[in-house]
Amino acid sequence: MSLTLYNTLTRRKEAFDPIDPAHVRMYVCGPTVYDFAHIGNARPVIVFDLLYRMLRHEYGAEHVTYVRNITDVDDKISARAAEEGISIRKLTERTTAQFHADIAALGVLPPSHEPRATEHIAGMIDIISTLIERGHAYAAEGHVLFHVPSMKGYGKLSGRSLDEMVAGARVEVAPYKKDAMDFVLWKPSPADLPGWESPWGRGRPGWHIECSAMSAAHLGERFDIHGGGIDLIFPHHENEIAQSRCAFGTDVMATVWMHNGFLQVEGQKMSKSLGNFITIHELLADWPGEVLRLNMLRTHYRQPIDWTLKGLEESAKMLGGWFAGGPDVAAEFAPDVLAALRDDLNTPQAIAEMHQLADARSSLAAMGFKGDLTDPRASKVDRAQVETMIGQRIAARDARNWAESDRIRDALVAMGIQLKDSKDPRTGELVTTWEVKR
RNA sequence: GGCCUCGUGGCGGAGUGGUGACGUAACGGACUGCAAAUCCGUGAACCCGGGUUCGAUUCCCGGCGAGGCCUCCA
Repeated sequence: MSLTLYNTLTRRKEAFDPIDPAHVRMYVCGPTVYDFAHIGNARPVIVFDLLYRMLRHEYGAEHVTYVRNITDVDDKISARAAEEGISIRKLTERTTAQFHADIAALGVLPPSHEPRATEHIAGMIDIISTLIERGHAYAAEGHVLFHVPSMKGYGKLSGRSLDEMVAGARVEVAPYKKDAMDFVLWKPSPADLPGWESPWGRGRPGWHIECSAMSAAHLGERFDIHGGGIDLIFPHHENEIAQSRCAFGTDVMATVWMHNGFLQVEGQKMSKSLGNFITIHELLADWPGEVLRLNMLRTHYRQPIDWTLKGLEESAKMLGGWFAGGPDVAAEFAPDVLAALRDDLNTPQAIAEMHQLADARSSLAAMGFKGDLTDPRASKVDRAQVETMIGQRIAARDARNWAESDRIRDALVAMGIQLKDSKDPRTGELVTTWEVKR
């Protein structure tokens, strides 16, 4: 049985055929660390984590290398650090730590390598130098620019021609550019911005070059899968391809290009101005991380996803039902679940298959669900008081004092606590549990 | 304006050229002092108009609607 993946480059589903089955290599664009990651940032992290788990299953854990970078040099980072009056390093370290804590709660495995852009400046400078030597780039006014017309086939990934792009361009063209489409590889840094010495003076890298350098350093000049959000197709991934292929003289950078769809919140585009900007951190105050993970995987990764409260409630209920019998002990993909995932990571189908399993718990661990469904809001509840009140209610019930029993239950509801009665199947004794009401 | 996705029951969401998964919600029943939880069961959908076909939700064309990209946003 083979794994099929949709390839943005060919706009088709294709059988996955690694360059070296003994070493499957995947690169995913990671976060720019200047602020809390939002729930949209979590989508590629979760989706490609599941793909990573699948690949480890198919090819063996030791035969898969997964690289997800951290972008720690960027103008947004510089601006934010200045705003807060802290050093760039302090900001990036704090944000990176927060990112790691957030995604760990989502059941995401650490990648094989997590390179930082600032550790790869020398590699970037090498690539830029090569591009200049080969006539694909030029220095102008302290900048180095990639000359887009020098590359045949530019635009293949995003499916657009140069003519179209020039016609549709709505930005002013910097005067030092030879062609309107040329993009920055290196730009000069004034004293107050981070900078590195280079053949073109003190400066900092452009946006796209870091991924070309980091993927080559850890995965080689050609590798199997490159992933990220759909918004990165153009210009980011298009330009990565241009840089890497022209510098390394290769026909292909990555064989398969995968892009996850966008996320909306309650039917609207997520934006700070609309006030519906949600961070992973905020969501984790209200929901177990695994609920967020399931909610993300209920929609196929290429479809747009509408992130809603209702959806979270459904996901929480589903997960609670699956784990009612305890944690997953199988730690393997059930065959039907695996078959669904092999079809371009069809997670909605996989989840439907999981509902059909005799023991619904099998496959959960393999999919990244451990069964830690602790409600984060419960930590704010005075447990001793709740337990005392439950004891008083049971006493009232034993005395058939329904008025008092209901009074206590209502009082708990007013506190946001929902009681659930059940009977011990063996002794017939009443067992009362509680949860925080949604 | 150019290019590209998508439109399935109340909601989420697979799939298919020939009696339309699954989840959740709703409704009915069991259980319960009454609820909640749990268990059992039921009904409910393929945007519109053409075309191809014996037959289309599925293929083609057009329309309408939603979303994305068009230089630094996953």
